[in-house]
Amino acid sequence: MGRSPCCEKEHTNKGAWTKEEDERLINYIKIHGEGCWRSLPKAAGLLRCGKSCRLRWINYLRPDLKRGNFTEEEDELIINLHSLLGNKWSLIAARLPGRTDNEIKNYWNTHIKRKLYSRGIDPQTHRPLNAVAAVTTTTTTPPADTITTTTSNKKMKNNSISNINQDINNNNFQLVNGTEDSNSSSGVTTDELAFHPHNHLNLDLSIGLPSNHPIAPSSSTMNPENSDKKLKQEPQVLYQWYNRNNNVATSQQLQGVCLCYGLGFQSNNQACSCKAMETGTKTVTATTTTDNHDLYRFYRPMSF
DNA sequence: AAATAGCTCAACCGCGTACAA
DNA sequence: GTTGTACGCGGTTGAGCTATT
Repeated sequence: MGRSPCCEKEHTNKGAWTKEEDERLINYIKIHGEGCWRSLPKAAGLLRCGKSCRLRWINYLRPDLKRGNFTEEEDELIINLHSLLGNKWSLIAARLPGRTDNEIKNYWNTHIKRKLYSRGIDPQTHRPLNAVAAVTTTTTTPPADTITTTTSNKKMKNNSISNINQDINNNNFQLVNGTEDSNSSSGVTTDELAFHPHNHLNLDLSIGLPSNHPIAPSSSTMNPENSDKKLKQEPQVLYQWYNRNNNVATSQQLQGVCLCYGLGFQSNNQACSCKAMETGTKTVTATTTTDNHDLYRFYRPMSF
């Protein structure tokens, strides 16, 4: 299917934005808010493509942008998130307040890649450079019906719900706030963290369900690229699976599992609007309709 | 001082997806 | 089910800046 151009190219400016264009865009969005980028340029009196306006606003003009150099904490968080998410810059950016996907992408390509190489780590695989070749020739794909788990997931499997809550209460996920993680004083070196990023960030992201498990989501819903909607439609499936596989007593069964904590968020408003942050109860609840609910977004088998 | 190389990052391009008609 | 439209994303480009020769 062919696509029509998003704008009339012959009547649009290209290249760097002028101060006047910036002001027009800012003023327009201040009054009317974001949205309907296609009609915005005309309405705002800009000879720009809507796409271009959106990009300019998101990457440069938005008032909540942090700007300035990345901190060490941000560096490490980006590395850890990239090891889990790959080049999903928008997902990574969503976890760094005030940073844009474009900014992080550029920063990755110009700084972090080099940093990882200097550590002897392959930036794509996050494995030691000298091990990458061997891994690529020896790695075998796990059977589809095998539950793939990270170290932390194995731990999670053996955890009772109270242990999960204990993790939450212990504030083990503070990287995003720029404060030191409780593991940082454990003598773990930066290189070790890079090799085993999940040890540092408690990234309980990969509850990989067997594709043919009777109560697991269908394989089509395992792909976060096109399955957000479907996953939202069957949110209880994961909880059922978790409860069943952990022999959770009925009185303690999970109603939801928020993985936002695994990414370093401490409060609801940092990443998602789920209610899983509530502590002191054995039942972890989650809303099932929020767009940002990472449980569904990251719900896929990982292969680390 | 001039030329060149390397680097950074804002902006562009094309594609995939969601959604409405 | 098909088509058209809008949006968002990731990859790429290139202008401008800085460092080096």
